[in-house]
Amino acid sequence: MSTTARPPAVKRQARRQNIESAILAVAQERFALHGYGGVSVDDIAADAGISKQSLLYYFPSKKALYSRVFNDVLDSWLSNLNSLADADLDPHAALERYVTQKLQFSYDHPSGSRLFAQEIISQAPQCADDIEAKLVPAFRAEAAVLNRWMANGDVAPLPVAHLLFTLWAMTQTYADFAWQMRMLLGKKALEPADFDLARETIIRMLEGALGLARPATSAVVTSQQDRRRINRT
Amino acid sequence: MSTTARPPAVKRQARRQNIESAILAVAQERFALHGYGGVSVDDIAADAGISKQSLLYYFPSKKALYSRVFNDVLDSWLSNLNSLADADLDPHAALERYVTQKLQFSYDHPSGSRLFAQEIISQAPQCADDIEAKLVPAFRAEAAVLNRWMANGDVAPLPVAHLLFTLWAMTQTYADFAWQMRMLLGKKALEPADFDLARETIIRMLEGALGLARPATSAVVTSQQDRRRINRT
DNA sequence: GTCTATAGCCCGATAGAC
DNA sequence: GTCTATCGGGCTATAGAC
Repeated sequence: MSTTARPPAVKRQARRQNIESAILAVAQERFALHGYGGVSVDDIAADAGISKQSLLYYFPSKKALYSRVFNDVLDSWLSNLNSLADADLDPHAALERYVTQKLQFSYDHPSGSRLFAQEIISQAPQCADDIEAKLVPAFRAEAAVLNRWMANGDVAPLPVAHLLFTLWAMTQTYADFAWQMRMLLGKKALEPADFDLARETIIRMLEGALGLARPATSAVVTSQQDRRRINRT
Repeated sequence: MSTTARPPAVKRQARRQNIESAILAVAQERFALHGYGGVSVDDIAADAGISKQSLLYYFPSKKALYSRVFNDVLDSWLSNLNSLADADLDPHAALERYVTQKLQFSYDHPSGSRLFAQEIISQAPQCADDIEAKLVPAFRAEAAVLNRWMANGDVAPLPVAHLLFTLWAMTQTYADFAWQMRMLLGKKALEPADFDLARETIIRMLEGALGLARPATSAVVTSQQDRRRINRT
């Protein structure tokens, strides 16, 4: 029996995970804003309320921390995003859900999108292999769905890769370029109503380009569903 | 009469401008890739073939160099881009030219687009005032043209700001996310043909969303014009 | 204008006491 | 696990010889 009240193993482990989570959250925000080279371990540790030396006790190095943060973002991105393939949904509904989810991610996790953008712009000096291993299969799966729709005549033929590239650009820009939008709109923050307008605009483009019929009333209904979903967070 | 052959003032000035241009070109590339904090003056100087101390003779500080590079990019961006307003062009032709020019900039000056993206993602810590002063008027002018078209019934009504946001995103992504596209397409570099496909895809979306009639044959003709234009550089 | 030298600071990472 | 102390190195920027 020791004199100091040492917490049981399960409590110590929970405490350790809390600290690690706090570090990871701060690190994601900082790396997303200033890039790998623009952040110091000191900055992250101070924001997380610990010392630089303590941070380097939980994570062996700055690079390891960055790599962990980036892969966490990539995994949460890919797992929260249902693919276009869904037997129960027609192309219009599937694309509507896809756009909604992508915009939702930009609203809920802007720093995740920005971190990814920074890494891609920098030509992925650190995580190229992780990105390739995880993104190529997702890309192939989504492209296959679009190709099938086009072969069936469900949607108009278009270059599938470029459809996806432009679609990703339109949805992720609401996280990556939010500062510019706030400035041009004269707002302090993007609101759920802005994401509704973004969604309507993007859906309109897809409907027009793919020759999809615009459902008579569903647009308004799903718009309200999205507003609820975005407000929930 | 001095013993050392001192070049005349005009020659010295030309030499100075050559060195400054070389520094600016290298600095733009480096800052665009790694962000302000990810680059050292040493790196830039070495790439430009001079010493760090010489670089700081031509530019007073790293911040001043960055600010100069960024404003050069912003100016060349805005001056090379004809606005949507052109009395001789109908909405369809004006938008087609606009998209073509934006994609052309992404092809010709990818590092300019990436530098801008990095600054916006970082919430513009250095050049916020410059961006606001130069971008707000350009945004207002383009929005005014779209609003006029919509008031006249020339194009379908859509949220003008979001139309521009998504349009910028779709065109700039071909510079900013080129690394990802190369990976997913299995190519070593994006080629003019890829930009042709991008252009067709984006134009289709605009035609559909804005209810613009698709000219019978002009699509193929302008596509070949663009291919020539892109190959020219 | 370019060189060597260096000031003054911040960085990531480690060592060892407690 | 957190602390103080510190190493070795890179950074921006300046000083002064030539």
